[in-house]
Amino acid sequence: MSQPVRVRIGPSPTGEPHVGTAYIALFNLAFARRNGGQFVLRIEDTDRERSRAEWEAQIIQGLRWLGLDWDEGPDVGGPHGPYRQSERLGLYREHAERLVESGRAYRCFATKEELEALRAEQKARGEPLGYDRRSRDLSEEVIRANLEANKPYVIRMRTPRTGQTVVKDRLRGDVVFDNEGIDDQILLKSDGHPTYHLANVVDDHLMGISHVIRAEEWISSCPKHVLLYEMFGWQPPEWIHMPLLRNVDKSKISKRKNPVSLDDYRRRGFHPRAVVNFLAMLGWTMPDQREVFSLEDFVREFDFDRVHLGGPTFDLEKFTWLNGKYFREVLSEEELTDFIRDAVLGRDRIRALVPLFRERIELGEQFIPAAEYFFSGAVEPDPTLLTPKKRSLQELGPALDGLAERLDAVHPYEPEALEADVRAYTEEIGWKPRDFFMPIRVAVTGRKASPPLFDVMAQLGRPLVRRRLKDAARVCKNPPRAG
RNA sequence: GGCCCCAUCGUCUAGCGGUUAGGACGGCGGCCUCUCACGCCGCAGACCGGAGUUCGAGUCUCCGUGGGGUCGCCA
Repeated sequence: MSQPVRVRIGPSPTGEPHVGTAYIALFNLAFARRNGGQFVLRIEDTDRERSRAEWEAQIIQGLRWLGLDWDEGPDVGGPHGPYRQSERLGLYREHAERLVESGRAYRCFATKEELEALRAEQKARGEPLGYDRRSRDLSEEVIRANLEANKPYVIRMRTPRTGQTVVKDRLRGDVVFDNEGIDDQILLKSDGHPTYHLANVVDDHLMGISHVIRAEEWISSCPKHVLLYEMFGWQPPEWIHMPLLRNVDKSKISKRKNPVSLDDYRRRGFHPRAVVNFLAMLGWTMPDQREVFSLEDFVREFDFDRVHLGGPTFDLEKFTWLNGKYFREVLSEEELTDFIRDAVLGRDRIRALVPLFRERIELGEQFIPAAEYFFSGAVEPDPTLLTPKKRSLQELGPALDGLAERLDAVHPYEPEALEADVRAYTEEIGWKPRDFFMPIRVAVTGRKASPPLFDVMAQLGRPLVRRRLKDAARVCKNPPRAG
């Protein structure tokens, strides 16, 4: 008799909807559906500094775009709510205290600064990094005194110093860790918020999660989770760690090296069904080797035994081929028509451009040629147009390159913020706005005349602007021979 | 560096002791064709290394090597 299948994903709303999140969501969903179970969306917003409501909304929107629907979540409710960890704070505190009372955890009064100093020292001496358990055995008196003095503290788990902890991973078998190497993990931060480790275990238990399907990066902290289940006296879920998506250089997939936001793909015109199909074939294959298949097919055939553990490189070229395959063979002409209309031309898209071009055109037929660079990927800036008045192309290249990097961090991606940031950057590199802004315009639009630069950039969007700045920087370095 | 995971064409992968090591993307060549695509046909291209187990190892074991993850009051 096995318990009902309940799985979950726990994205943290600290950035744009990530392909990795979609990847893990897809496997959770497939497993749940295949086994008649439930799929839960839980928002893990325990990082007070970085979590934002708008990211949460975007993540939900991104997953919905892909059709990866959940049975319970902050937006749809359910019997195990609330589904936002920031609304469950009391629960975590309660459970942490329970562990303190039973001696399985303890209060630590070391400050962040002390710990940083400790790490620096350990690093200097070439010792292994980690907490030195200085507060593990404080006397009752000291603890009481600190408490009375209102000293801030965290709650740490009292990890056993000997023995081993075994993670029974569905895909790898038993993974054994010496307890000696597991540190006294912080469970409750001094701001009263839980860390991932506590919140996860408490919620997974309370929400009746039967299988934890998550990325491999979690495997090294999994023994802490196993230990927590033991400390609470709970039955742990089954652990399933999926391979990590990789950049072309094999490192963990990252924004720096690969488009990582679902929005990037949506904006570039990937069809959601192709996105799902592509993600499903990273580390997984159909029994008959078929490469083009629907979410329904995937669910029908899903089996963890067909997961390949080597971390797959995210191959944009093959992804693009697959998307083309959807255009020409999978979608009907009706479906493709609607897709192009909505996703590429989109009323909203045109609506956003109208204010920029209203004053610049007089006939409807002029709109497309005027706004052409909003509808093309690359613009191939002419080096002559690109060359700044008082500077050389050699100077411009690195400047544009640096700007591209810099703009990764602008938030929100709106005219005001963009202008502030570009101006600040211009000053930092010692350029005059009048010398720098024109080359940026040419890089981004391919032309010397356009609506106001920052409005244009905001409308083009982060990925496209980044790409065009990079392209232009390349042109500066290697100007094509004239003629 | 400690701990942990992983390892088949450049890339995604099939393979679950006996195969000419198969498919897909990409590359190259050809066919189709008013062009370009698509489509079709073909070519090149891989078992990381070494021991062991076995009649027999890409498949099992061990040791190397390589890659990755993780060592945060981030998740």
